Amino acid sequence: MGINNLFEKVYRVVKNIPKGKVASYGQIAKLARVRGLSKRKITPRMVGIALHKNPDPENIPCHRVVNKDGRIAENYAFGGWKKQKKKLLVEGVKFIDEMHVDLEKFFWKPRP
DNA sequence: TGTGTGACGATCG
DNA sequence: GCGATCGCCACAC
Repeated sequence: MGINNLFEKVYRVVKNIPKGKVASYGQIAKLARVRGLSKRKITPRMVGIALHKNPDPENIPCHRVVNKDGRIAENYAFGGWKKQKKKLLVEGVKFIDEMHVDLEKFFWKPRP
């Protein structure tokens, strides 16, 4: 675990996503930016990369992160998109089609 | 050391 | 409306 690692900030935010909710890459990027107060910018792209290299899937629920349209990740690093979908379904997250979660109902709205 | 390549997203022509 | 392009940074080569 690094100290100044941008990835760490991402992981910290992702850990806060409650069970049964999903967040977007862009949303995580913003939250990590505020929390980090870093001069470096965390972009949604960075978030995706960070989660792809998730060192601790047990404690970092990266399956709860989808893109802005609610689409799950084709290249989900721990078994592919079907695995990600399964994990979400088990938590009660509903899908509107094969690869899109119902953002209307399950999008995480963090408290201010 | 330089270059290419990413679980993305906003913008531009 | 869609593809190209860019921003951003870590990492493999």
